[in-house]
Amino acid sequence: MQDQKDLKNAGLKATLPRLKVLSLFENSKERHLSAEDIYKVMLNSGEDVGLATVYRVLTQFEQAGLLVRHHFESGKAVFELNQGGHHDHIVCMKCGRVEEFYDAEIEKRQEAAAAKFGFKMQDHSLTIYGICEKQPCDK
Amino acid sequence: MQDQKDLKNAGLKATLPRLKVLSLFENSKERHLSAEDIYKVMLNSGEDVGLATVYRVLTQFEQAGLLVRHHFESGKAVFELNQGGHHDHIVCMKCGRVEEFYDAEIEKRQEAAAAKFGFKMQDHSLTIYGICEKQPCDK
DNA sequence: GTTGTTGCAAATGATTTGCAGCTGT
DNA sequence: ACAGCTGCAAATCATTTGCAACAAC
Repeated sequence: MQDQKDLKNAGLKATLPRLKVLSLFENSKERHLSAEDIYKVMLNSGEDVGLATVYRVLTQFEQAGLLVRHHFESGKAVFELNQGGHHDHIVCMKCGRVEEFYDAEIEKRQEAAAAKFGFKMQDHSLTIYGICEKQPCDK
Repeated sequence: MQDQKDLKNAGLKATLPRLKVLSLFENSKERHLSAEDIYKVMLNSGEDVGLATVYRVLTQFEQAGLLVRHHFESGKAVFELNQGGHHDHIVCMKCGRVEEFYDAEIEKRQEAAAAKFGFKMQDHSLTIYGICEKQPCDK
């Protein structure tokens, strides 16, 4: 029900595809999803949805501030629910695993670095790339 | 002459397109160039080169360690000469301007964050996005 | 009943690949 | 000569857009 309100609030009609995408983000254990990810899950759930719609909805949600878009080196954009709390990401270049972290000192210093070059920061997000040592590391 | 050696050293024949691309990076005032950038400059210099060759050469140079590839939010990859010295980047989301910086404390802390999640860092590079306040800010 | 939305197909932009011919060594 | 390169055209991948049919309010 809250989702319906969120959508109206953003000036968007509460349509089936949109509600489904929102609930997917709220219920998936993976916080970071790509358009393709979402499209596949919806198809498997029997929805009759088009990939183009998924892209459109994701972009609208981003503009509405419901989602945040990230471009990790993977080549495909991933989205996560915007739950206010700021954090940064560490991404596995091999399997795509994403972890979140926050370090106040880094925040302060990146702001200082930006200021030094006359840059105004948009969001403070920053991404670290590595290889995760977890067992599977594949997808 | 050194370029010829560098190429041989990497197991690559010293061909015209390759030498031209290398010298472009060495002589351009812009350290960060995309495939398209390089292709256009070469065409304007009267070279008879194909865009596919530029892409191939850039990838080979990256694998040989001569160049480093970055995927900033722009959607197109940019490359820079690998001159050993590690540094990070701050990129303007509006005009694409790229500045370089280095902060030992940030390095230390990103390493710590990575370790906490069992990630082994590849290179330590990290990118900050913002809007530069410089006058033109267009391209 | 409008106006906003959707699915589909075709278009786009960046990058890759197949292939016949050309070029360093 | 021979393997390694190259340009060109066609292919691929992620994403966008045009459009007629359709669903919210």
